[in-house]
Amino acid sequence: MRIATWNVNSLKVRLPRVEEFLGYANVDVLCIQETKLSDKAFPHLTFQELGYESVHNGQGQWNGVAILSRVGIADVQYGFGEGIEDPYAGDARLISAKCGDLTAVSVYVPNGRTVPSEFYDRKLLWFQRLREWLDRNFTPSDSVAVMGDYNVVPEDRDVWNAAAMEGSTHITPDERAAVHALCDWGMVDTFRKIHLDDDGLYSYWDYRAGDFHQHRGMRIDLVLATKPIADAVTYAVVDRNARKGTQPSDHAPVIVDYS
DNA sequence: ATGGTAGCCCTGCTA
Repeated sequence: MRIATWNVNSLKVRLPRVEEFLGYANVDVLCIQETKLSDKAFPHLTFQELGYESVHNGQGQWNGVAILSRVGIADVQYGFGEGIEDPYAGDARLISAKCGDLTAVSVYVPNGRTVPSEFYDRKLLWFQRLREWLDRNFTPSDSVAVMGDYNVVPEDRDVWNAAAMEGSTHITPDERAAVHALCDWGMVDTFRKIHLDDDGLYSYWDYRAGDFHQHRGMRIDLVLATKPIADAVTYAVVDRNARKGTQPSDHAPVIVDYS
């Protein structure tokens, strides 16, 4: 199985690049974030023609998450659902579906804006709710992959200049603890499992100031998976080519294989 | 140098 996640920063603008990606990347499941589309505008037919079923949780102008699969889509959940209060209620930030034997979850974690702020506080709360949602719906022995834009740099080596970002969002101890809490539940950072000793492998580069070409990026797009998946992972890569060329997203796809 | 760019439509806000 080849699974991938990509924050496309507007699927309307990025659709040609996503079609191109599906044409060469040979993915079975693709989780997408920041579609910035309403549900009625989502291009299901375009993906169908490429061999992928798709489901979308959209709100229009902002956010929006989707799952594309060529191994089936069932048991779709939109957001945290009843019984879990969403600190970002109204935002389309989570969708999950059973794709073959895998439960794929596409997440767009709130950015948090600045530290301190009420947005930042609610980001941390959103992470708590995500863990609650996992706990209610799955066990660590299930095959679950939570893929998406976490808006957190797991370690200092996952950002081009940790010192320059000291005290700002994405790298605070509390945000990292929120990711670790998911790992305590049973999730594994599959990309890091493959690239144990590699630093400077990023998935996001700001559009401004030529950050991509200056190698000033962050690894914030993660494929966290339960042990049954993580133990079977054979390969993981960032598709940096997708960050180049005409109208790229500010994120590159992260691809993970497991057998 | 507290900027820069991209994308949305609340042409200001979000990232």
